[in-house]
Amino acid sequence: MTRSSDTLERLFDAAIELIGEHGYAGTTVDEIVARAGVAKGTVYYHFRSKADLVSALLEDGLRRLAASFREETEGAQTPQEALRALVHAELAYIQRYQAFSKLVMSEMWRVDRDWQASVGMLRAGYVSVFAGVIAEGVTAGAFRAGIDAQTSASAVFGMIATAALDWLVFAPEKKLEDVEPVIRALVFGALGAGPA
Amino acid sequence: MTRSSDTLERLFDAAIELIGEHGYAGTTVDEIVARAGVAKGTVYYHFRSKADLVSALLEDGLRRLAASFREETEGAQTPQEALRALVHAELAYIQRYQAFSKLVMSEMWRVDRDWQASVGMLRAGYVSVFAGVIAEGVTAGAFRAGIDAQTSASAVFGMIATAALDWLVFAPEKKLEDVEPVIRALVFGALGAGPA
Amino acid sequence: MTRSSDTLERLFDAAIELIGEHGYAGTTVDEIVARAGVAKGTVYYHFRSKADLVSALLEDGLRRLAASFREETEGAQTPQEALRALVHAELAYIQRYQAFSKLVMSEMWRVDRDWQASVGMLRAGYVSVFAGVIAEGVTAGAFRAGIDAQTSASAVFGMIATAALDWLVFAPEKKLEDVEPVIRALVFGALGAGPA
Amino acid sequence: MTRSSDTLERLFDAAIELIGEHGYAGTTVDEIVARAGVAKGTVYYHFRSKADLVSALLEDGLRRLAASFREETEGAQTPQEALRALVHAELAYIQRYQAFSKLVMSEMWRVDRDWQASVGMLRAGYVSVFAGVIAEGVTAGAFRAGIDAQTSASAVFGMIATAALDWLVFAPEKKLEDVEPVIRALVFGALGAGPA
DNA sequence: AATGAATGAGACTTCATTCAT
DNA sequence: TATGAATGAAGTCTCATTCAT
Repeated sequence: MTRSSDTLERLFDAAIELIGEHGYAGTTVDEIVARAGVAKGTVYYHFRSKADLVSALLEDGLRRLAASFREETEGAQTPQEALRALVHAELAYIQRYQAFSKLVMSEMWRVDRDWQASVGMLRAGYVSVFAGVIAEGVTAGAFRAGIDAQTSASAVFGMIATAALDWLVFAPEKKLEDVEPVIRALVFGALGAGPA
Repeated sequence: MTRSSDTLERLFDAAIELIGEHGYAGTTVDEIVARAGVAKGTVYYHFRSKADLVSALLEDGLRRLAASFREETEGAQTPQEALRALVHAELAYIQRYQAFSKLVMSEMWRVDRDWQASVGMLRAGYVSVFAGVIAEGVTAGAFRAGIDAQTSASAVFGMIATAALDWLVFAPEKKLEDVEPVIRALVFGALGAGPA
Repeated sequence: MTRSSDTLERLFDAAIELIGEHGYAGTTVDEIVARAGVAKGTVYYHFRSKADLVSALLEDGLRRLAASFREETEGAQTPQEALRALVHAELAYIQRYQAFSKLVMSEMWRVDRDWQASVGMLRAGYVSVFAGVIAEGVTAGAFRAGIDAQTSASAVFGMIATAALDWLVFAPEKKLEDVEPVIRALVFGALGAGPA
Repeated sequence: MTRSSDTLERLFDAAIELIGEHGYAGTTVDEIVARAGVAKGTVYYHFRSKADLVSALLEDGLRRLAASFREETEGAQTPQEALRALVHAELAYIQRYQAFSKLVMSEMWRVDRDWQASVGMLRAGYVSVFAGVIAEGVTAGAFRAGIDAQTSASAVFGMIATAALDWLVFAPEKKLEDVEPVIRALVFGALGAGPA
């Protein structure tokens, strides 16, 4: 038990990092096990295939993400506060799990993978939280009227993700504190949420 | 000459479509030549390697994109008009070259590819046009003051790309005319450009 | 003791069935333990190796076969009666231990296995009984003169085995009572043993 | 074309010999290509898989066998002559293609292989020729009345094959001329075809 | 007496690339 | 200009075996 959970964790960490960096097809099982410090057969003892490992890993990431979302938005009193918390949660998550985030972005619009369902759930989870907050804000008169919650939600999610990865890849010297206000202003403006 | 350019075009089309769908590493030379209807050796007669083919293809896409941008923004009189034209150009381009766009998005934050330079140029081209329009708009007092043009540009570009691909992949029944106003409103709001 | 012999029996049954069906190399230890309902390590607690398990299993089969032969031929008064009993014994054995019989036939002329000696003994046991009865029958004038007992014995054994497996695999709806007379007539004719 | 047919022939010869000796699962692709003197990838250029190679090889053997049968039985005037020719043809074939024959015998009653259909055809071809000759002989009054042609055919085929392989594996010093009369006498006796 | 997570050599297979035509 | 048979390094996966419990 102890050995097992250790092993799985090491495999997940190694796989996330490498696949986030070089993509699924660009990462070999040899590289994963080398970084995890286990033998090759161990992967196939725990998973049916390389693709199966990635599926499990995506579901694990999903669970972590949901947890982080719940924690950060719990105490919000107004739609603005909730939106602000969401922006922060997404940025913090991408910063913390940068490799995983790259992996998700590069597999997001793929239609031919075994884990398509997993990514679909991941996306639905993300987006529906945003959509809920937006719908609530529109109803409450806090955001601009006439906004389509679904389309806006995926657009805002994408804006934050793109901006965050651009930041981390092309301007890693900047700090979260510098980047967050800029992005928050864009998001609040986009949704007509007033000055951030 | 005629035969050759035919061959190249067929190879490009096949490669763009397949790589857009399955990624670079997930697409084989065999698949490309099968779809293009040419023999395998033909690729290596025209290109030094598979990576070389992709580089050429990216540069071709870049040229097409620049042309489309120039055409669409040429007659703009105000920053708002220019911004509106850019939103339209990006959406139309992604709709027309969906596969190529997926390819770009999934290779965008990769740091280990031979054509990294090409993608970098592509991105710089895209973003700098946006940045220029935004900077001009801020200077002219048309957009919100205090906006960081570089960060905003990449964020806005990402928002449009994400929304567009979500649309094409997950809700392909919608039409450009329905989607464009929603996205335009978000962009204008984000930049404080007044009602779209 | 009780537990152990249970375990061994379960392992034997599982191994015979699977190896009879898919061959030695085509059967994995994982499959054997899964069917036997024991853990993988158990095989290596009881046997030195997979080949060792198969050797033990062959010797077990050999013992069973010898017992069945003894039982069935014990009361024979004439060479004809003995031959008739042998034909029945072989058919009944193959019907009862079909999987084991397939295993024997498919490993019979192999020259590169660890248990070659076991199979050799098995074959020698089988064949020498037949050869003894044939020699006796020739001496007694009951069978055709001038028959080479050794060659005839292996030929007759093979005829019965082939006919039996063809029956069980390709025409399993037939019953032993229908098949036995046909085969017995062929054997008696082959050896000039008069009308069966 | 020239290269290709050479390559395929070399692969076939190597595969037949090795698989006949060590079985399908006991033979590696590495061994096959080493003996054939080609590169590993060549197998997978010509065949989808190792199993596919074996299927092709079995069909090739089938064709050769049918040809040899036709040649040898063509001029027979009586059922006895035809039977005599068949016995000779089978013995000669097994002697010439010993490895292939072992392969067939060890895969004959397997029910889980991709090439099951091919082996089925092979068997049907063999057996139906025997059955035809036997039926004809019974009708003509040349063989014992009341014989079931189908069962007898497979039994006789099996007897010859078993005797032949026993001879080649366990008493290779004997010559075809010594073995053939013994086996022929058994076959003629079995079918009541009079003195061979 | 029995377990099952872990191993690693070696199996099958893929695929970018070469080259004689 | 184009072909396609052939290559071999490198990939994914299998499986008999070990060992701490």
